Amino acid sequence: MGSTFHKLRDDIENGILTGDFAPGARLDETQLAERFGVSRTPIREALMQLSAIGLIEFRPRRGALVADHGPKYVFEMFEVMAELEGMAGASAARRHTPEDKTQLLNAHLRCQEAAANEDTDAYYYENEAFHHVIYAASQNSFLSEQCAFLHRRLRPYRRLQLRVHNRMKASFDEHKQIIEKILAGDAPAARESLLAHVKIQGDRFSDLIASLEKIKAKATQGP
Amino acid sequence: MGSTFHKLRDDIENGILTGDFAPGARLDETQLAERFGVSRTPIREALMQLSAIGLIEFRPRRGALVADHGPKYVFEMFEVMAELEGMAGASAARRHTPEDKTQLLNAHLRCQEAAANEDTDAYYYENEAFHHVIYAASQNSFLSEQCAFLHRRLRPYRRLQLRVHNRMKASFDEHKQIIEKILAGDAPAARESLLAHVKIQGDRFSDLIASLEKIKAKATQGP
DNA sequence: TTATAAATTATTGTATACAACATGTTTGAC
DNA sequence: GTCAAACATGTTGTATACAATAATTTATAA
Repeated sequence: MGSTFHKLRDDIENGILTGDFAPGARLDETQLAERFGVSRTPIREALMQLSAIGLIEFRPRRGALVADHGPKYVFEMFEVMAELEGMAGASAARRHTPEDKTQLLNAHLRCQEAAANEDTDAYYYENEAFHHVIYAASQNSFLSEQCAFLHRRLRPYRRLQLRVHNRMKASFDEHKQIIEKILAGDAPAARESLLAHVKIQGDRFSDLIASLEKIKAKATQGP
Repeated sequence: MGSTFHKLRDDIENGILTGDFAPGARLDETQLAERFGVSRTPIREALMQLSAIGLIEFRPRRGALVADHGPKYVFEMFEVMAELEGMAGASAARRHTPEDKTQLLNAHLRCQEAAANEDTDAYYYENEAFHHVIYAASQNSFLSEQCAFLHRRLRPYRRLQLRVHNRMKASFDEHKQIIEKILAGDAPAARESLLAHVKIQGDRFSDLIASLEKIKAKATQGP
């Protein structure tokens, strides 16, 4: 097999994204090397890549820490994500091909199935696929890459939300609006739909944090 | 001294951005190691970081190549940059602080001086500073980082353009509009001004490429 | 002379070695 | 008992060594 450092990078990245390596945690190179059965060299190269995309931070002579940008930063990421998704939606409305149309409809159908079965895990997966189809339909490969990257980066924060309330049904209804606007070629409407669709996740994340802070405050204040 | 790999990364990145390492060129690790007077290890770590942000690509067992995404990809990057700058402008219009205001006015003044002296190099530098002030005024640090990154990534393509026609004067006039909208708190207008300001650069880049292609076509066809 | 195959060279990818520095601990003085 | 200093330990950052594979050259045959 060819170079293994892609796999290593993805494994560590996945560990971070799934919370296996918590924000602020130190990433000991020797430990990682043992854990993955390789020497420190490829581990370091993987860590360097992760530091370049902001997932970890190198403190000089003190090793790598999992980036711990507080909730404000995460909310900012949602804001940017919303804007980029809106742009992708507008671009897709203007430039989608017939193949894109069938892809969109298929992805939407699979979301519908998952929603009907109330299978949040399946919906989670199909929702991701749905959004990726929109990215591709924008016909802007750089935008598509940026969206995919941010989408991935925000995955752990989105994951928290699908189960609460009945976000899944609401999400699906929003998808329906989005797909209509895109296929109708209504770029401004598609942009607004997607903007709102993503922004609501940032808002919910903020709400979640706010309530957690409140609980924490009570706990430290109380008996 | 602390870790040197930041400097190495920046040096190689700079070499790519300034065209010292041309798109498509192979980056020989041993040569780079000799050139910078270090071993291959830190060179590799620097290359890994650059590959993570898409500036170079690793071909398995064939080393690193400077990324060569044709002109379409560059144009797409300008499109995304325009959108993000528009967002930053809108956000700055809504949320800029009094300090941001003085920073903006100062940066604008320095641009004015450079433009008055017809010093394209100085204007080039001050223009960059001006845009960074806008990013900061958006009060969204993630957006600010993304904008700064893309701005840097597109630098070599922008550099080509300031000298032609009298883009410098036009650019300065646009800056004046932008700053007015931001300080007036008119977010939609600020967004549109910045969007157009950046988009025009992408358009000019496309024009440049188109004319180059035409010349090339004539050259291969002709005697 | 050209095309193909074998051998040689060169370069990547990984492991190991080692030096510089930070952290943690023990010892000693006040 | 507390604080400070010296020592011991551990970890990072860099260099070197080596094996695997791609590129190149040379040799051979048609």
